[in-house]
Amino acid sequence: MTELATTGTDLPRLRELNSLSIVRALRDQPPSTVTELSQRTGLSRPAVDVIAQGLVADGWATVLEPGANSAVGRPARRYQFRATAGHVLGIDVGVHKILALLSDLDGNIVHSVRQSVAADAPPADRLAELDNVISACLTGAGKAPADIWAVTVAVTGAVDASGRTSFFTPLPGWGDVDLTGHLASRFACPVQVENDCKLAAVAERWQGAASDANDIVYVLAGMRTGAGLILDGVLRRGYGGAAGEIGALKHVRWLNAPAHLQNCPGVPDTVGPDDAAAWVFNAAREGDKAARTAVSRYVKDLAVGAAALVLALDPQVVILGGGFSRSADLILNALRQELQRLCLRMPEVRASTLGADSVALGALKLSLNEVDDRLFSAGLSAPVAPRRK
Amino acid sequence: MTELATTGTDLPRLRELNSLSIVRALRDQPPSTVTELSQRTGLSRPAVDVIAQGLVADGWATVLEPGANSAVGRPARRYQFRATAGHVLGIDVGVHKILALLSDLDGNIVHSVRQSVAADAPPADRLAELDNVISACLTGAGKAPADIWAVTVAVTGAVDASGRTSFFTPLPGWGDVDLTGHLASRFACPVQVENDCKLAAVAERWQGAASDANDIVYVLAGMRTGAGLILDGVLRRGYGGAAGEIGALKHVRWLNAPAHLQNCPGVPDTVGPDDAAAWVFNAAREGDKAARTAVSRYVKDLAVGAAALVLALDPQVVILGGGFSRSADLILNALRQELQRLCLRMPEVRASTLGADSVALGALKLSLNEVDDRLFSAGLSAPVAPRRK
DNA sequence: CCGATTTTGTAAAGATCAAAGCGTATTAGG
DNA sequence: CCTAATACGCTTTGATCTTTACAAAATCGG
Repeated sequence: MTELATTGTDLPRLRELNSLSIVRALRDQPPSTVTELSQRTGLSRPAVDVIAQGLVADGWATVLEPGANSAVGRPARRYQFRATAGHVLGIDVGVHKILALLSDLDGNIVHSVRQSVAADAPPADRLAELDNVISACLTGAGKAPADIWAVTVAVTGAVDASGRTSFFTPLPGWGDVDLTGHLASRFACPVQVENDCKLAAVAERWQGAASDANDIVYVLAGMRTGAGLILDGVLRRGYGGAAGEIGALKHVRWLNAPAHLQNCPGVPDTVGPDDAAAWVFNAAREGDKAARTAVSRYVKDLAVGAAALVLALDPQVVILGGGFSRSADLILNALRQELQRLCLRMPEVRASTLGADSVALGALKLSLNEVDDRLFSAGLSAPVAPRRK
Repeated sequence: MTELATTGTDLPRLRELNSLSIVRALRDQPPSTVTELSQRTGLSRPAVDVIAQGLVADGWATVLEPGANSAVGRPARRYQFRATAGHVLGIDVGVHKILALLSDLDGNIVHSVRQSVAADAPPADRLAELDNVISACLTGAGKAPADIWAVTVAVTGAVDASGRTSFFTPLPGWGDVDLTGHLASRFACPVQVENDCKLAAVAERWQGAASDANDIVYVLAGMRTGAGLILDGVLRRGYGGAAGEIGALKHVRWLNAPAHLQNCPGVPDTVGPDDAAAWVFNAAREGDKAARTAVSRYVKDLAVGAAALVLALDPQVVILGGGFSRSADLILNALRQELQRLCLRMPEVRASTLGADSVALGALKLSLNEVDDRLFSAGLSAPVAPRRK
């Protein structure tokens, strides 16, 4: 059941609700006239007028005085959501790189900073690098920490309620790092830490291959294999934040699936372990027999875990993401065939369209969601950076 | 993000919202005074007063004139939600029996009818039996079809959007039955058809072993093995209604798991195939070596599928339901051990507390949810049976 | 170039609703 | 029997939205 507020609504609250309606009608729209807003919200024109003026006074909207007007009649003032009232951060702390995105409330990316990190860097160094990237991103955009309304950081491994990756993480020593606490000392706004697969899934639904779907299984296919789940349009974290970790089940052969590619016979010694998979995909594309069987075996193993998720959740679409999605041409059809064989109801299978930045993008989106949730649940005062509760 | 209505709110709508607040505050509570309601909703006492009188006039509430009053002061009139304004049906069409429950809007069961059916009865006979049970239940409660506000029917097998069990069902010929259509000719109210495992899960959350949890994996352990998923307090159907069908994956050994019990050496010929499992559990309880290993093997296979669901969804609690949950004393600890071995984060594992009626109870709850959703989204006119859209 | 038309902006009036305040009814306890 | 406490019902007040009306600003047609 929808958990509506059980509290009654008085007149000031009514104004607040209607203000929120107007804000909603303003967002993700070109600058709108009062008449348009009136039609969109069902409120009368005078009511919209006073509310819009109030929003401008509070800083939530800006006015565009009428200029050239193609239509007949008196040209209308236009109101616009002031997306620059606040900004949010989305950060991907990956194994090899750190990427920070800073955007306004509409999700327009204002500034981004990328910095490569050694895969075996100790936690302290990685945290220091993270701090540098954040600083660079803030100064690059001309913002102070107090201007940021929400921060989301992506890390690898299942994230528990405290923001730690205590179950497992490929980053050495990272399981004990209190990332939330570390960032909380710098930002007064809400700080979230979330798993990278989950955030990539969010990004694909936001701007990627799954923008039309509400039930999504995102499979991260790379040197690690993971999954992110979106059901009914909402990211599912699980009770302890470990949803999607189907790869931990031995009967599902995700753990060793990439080994088929790494250990494929014929890979030259000159190719490093991280590039072996790319070499195998290329070789398979050119017809190399051993490479083709390696890819085939990899997909078969990948499909078992994907099928488990599909059978468990019956999604509309399965998104193939991660580093190997660059070779989707070799994987997608085989994956479809395997899923068809294993599943009851066949979902669509699509390749990611966002590439490697999807994780940071998903983090950004989660920050935006956080802001929206506060905005639309708490009420509408003047725009200021929210503080953690 | 919460998908609030984008429409503005005017004064009549405000009254409606506040009326709904009062209805909420009235439900599942002992008869309440105006002052109590005022405190519960935050509305002023006069406002609550006029709204409550309106609810009485519309038929949503009844007045209890003041009688003996323990407290000091003038005794207050008490208002009570009129749960008998409407009634709903929850029906379980099982393999061996049909069970119909009829309740008022508070979920108080007014009448129930149970009728056994031959497992191999053809669909036409089963439908006729269903019609009889419904008629008996209605007349037994003194109700007409027009008095029923929602109907939910539980069937075995994954239910698609049309209410058919086209993927699979153990009932012979049932895959083609258009149950929704069949019932729609009799009831003008909304009719839902849903999978039995899913409904059992709903029931356990409503009144059973999982009433404190929002993320639940319900495992139906019986001659068939199935699952129902509740995430964030909401039943998950999946895009095509086939969520939870992890048993279809061969790597998960649910299909053949009960065979360990049925084919256990030592079962006397006098025991039929349906009772073999019960015999084995009893024998195991008394120390029979072969029976114990059979149970152990069964649990090991059951745990693989349960672990797949737990890893995929990371629930708070796993509920063991179905016929075999009567032998939870033999299963639960072994299941816990296996899950501990297989999973990342260990959920609680509990046995069902509702028994065989849970499916019909879950169907009833879904009907109640349907009514609530309409009530709290559409608005509050005089109480009449809702019609299908 | 000027008036008709259309659309916008704004003001005033009317309606609805909730809050606040106040007098009255009813009961308990001394 | 009388006082205090509690609850009820009514009236007044204030806030909000809608309707209606009218002035302002632009285009269109002659």
